[in-house]
Amino acid sequence: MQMHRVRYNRRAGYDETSTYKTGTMKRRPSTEATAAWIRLMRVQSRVLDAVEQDLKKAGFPPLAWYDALLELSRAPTGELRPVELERQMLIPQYSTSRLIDRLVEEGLAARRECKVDKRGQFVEITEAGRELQKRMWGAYSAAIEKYVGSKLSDADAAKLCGLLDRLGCSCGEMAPPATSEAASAR
Amino acid sequence: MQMHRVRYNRRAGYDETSTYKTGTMKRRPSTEATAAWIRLMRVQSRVLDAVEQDLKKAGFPPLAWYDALLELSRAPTGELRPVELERQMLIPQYSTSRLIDRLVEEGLAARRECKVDKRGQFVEITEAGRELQKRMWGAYSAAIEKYVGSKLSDADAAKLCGLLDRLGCSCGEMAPPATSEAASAR
DNA sequence: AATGACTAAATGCATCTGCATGGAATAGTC
DNA sequence: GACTATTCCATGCAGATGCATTTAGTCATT
Repeated sequence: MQMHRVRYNRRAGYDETSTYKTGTMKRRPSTEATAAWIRLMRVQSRVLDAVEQDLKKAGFPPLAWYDALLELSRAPTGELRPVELERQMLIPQYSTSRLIDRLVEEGLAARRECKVDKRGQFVEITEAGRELQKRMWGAYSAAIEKYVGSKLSDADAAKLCGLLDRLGCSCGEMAPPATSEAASAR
Repeated sequence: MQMHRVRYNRRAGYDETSTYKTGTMKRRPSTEATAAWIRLMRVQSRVLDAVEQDLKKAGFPPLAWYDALLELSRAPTGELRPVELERQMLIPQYSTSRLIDRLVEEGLAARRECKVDKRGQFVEITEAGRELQKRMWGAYSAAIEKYVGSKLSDADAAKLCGLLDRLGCSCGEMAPPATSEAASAR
């Protein structure tokens, strides 16, 4: 078990010495766009770091484990094809394969044979897996509240969502407002 | 030289079965905050991936190299203490050390002795380093425009900045609107 | 000037990642 | 049915990362 930290600092540098024949010519990308890019990189990095650190301090495995466990637990039968997990999580194939290895090693999931397609398999979440997912949500949700919820009004959070969605092909579900729901984080 | 991809999928799952004695009790974190968290993780990942891929396809090294080269090139003397680079880039100490190794290996920077503090050293950007930084900015800026600038009006980009800054302790410079400027991306 | 606390930077080690490839089963084509 | 293309998953390998430690130099106190 080990923490992942995604630390990366993006810098964007203008070289203003070229172009500008006329005074009305706009810079591309605009100052605003560049600033937004920078903020997006920096803030995400910081917030993710902070959340991962909190989880880690609470003795939990990386968030990726949570994501996988959640995805599995939400499947009606508690099992998924690796290929589906891969698509849900948007991580590369080999990454999924190894993540499953680790979950299985820790007894959080089990590999099961797939009879209809013998190339494939099913990954089934275990009771221990379900329990870990639930326990992690306690720490995870607290971290989200601490690093995001408490800094933004609901209205502003919604605005942020809207703006971000325009960058990312919206890429996800918007959680239905009822019970036992989940929202995918990338 | 090798690309880094920061792929990570965050999922946040509510377990709605507890709490709610009264109908007025608000969920913490709120649905909006959770959705914002998810978008932040997902969109950043996608946009960063896309930009890194473009750079890679153009035959350039990872963005981290660019960040370091920009930082060095902006230093008045073209040199910086590793510890300063570390602080600017917000990456861990060992990471800085090894990044410098690679830059030096490729002839993009050079280590120089620091006379006033013999523990330390200076890292100086070379001509090749300056040139690479400039050439990378061509591809980099195009990617920012493609994945951010073109998707958002300047006003919306500015709004996004403002909202993100509230999450991240503002963590950065806002580029002065004149020439030869740069904005730090995390 | 000796001690101890602290800072700058490098590095050993285990793990993780990306990439490319591999094998095995299925689907499509003639 | 033989051939090829495609899909599903695993894995070898090289490089990158995180963590802890080491080495070396500085500073403060006495």
